[in-house]
Amino acid sequence: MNRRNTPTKEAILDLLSNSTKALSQDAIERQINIKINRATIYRVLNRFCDDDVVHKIVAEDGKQYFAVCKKCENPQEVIQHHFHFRCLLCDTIECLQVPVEYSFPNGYEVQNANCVLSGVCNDCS
Amino acid sequence: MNRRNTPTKEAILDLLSNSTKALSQDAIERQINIKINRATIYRVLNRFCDDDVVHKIVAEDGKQYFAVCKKCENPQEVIQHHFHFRCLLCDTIECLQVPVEYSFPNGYEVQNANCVLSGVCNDCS
DNA sequence: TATTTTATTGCGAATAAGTTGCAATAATAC
DNA sequence: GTATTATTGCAACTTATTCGCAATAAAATA
Ligand SMILES: [Mn+2]
Ligand SMILES: [Mn+2]
Ligand SMILES: [Zn+2]
Ligand SMILES: [Zn+2]
Repeated sequence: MNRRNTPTKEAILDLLSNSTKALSQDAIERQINIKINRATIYRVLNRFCDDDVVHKIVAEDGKQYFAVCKKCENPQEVIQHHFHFRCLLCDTIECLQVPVEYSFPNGYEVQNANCVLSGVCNDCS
Repeated sequence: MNRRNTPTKEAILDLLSNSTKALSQDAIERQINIKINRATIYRVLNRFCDDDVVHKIVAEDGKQYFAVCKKCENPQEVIQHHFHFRCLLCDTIECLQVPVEYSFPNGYEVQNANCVLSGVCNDCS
């Protein structure tokens, strides 16, 4: 399954790259300047996830949000397990450069993390 | 809105109290020994949440899970912000007595947390 | 450049989780 | 016992996401 470059793919990655927030499918469809089918957006996003280009966050609303999340110092490198923040006032979700730390009981093997804190964000406080 | 005691309400709370795992609506419907309507189960669960009797976890699958989560030492008291663990092998979600700790940038006011780590649980490893 | 291969897309339909309106039921207060 | 109204069941609805399939168009090949 070799990947192909398409206008759709580039437009979505462009939008995500220039956004400070994680975006849902409908936010992408609203903000993008070309017409892309709903199913296609999901398929492109899922491919990005498979290729580790973006990562997916599931919020308390049960919806999927997608972000190209990079380290501050080293923008190429993606932080592995970091917190996300959902502002209840401006209704946005952002990646935070705050690592998820925990001391787990033996016998548990942690592979993935989906951590969303919610409240009032920096902009709204 | 005074609350009333009903067989439905008691059966659901009973099931949750005796479960070591967080349960979804369909798991409750499957495991309970009386017939309860889907909408009713959700309404009872949401009332429990409003009354702080149970708490809701949203997992990476976007589904809602409910648990009566208590401290080990002091079973009455509910831990505020703790991690949850989703086992990818046995497909269960459990509350862990592991507090969610973070050092957040100023300006963020954290009110709630929805943190689910996933991997292989103690039973399956 | 022309042809072939197959990844990608759009469309519509399907699935699944959760909610809501409404009338019937039943717990509790009086 | 009667009245009040919280709770329930049912069906319909909403919303998010996925899927099958045929059409399109990148990229590889000749
Ligand atoms: Mn992130
Ligand atoms: Mn819990
Ligand atoms: Zn905000
Ligand atoms: Zn397990």
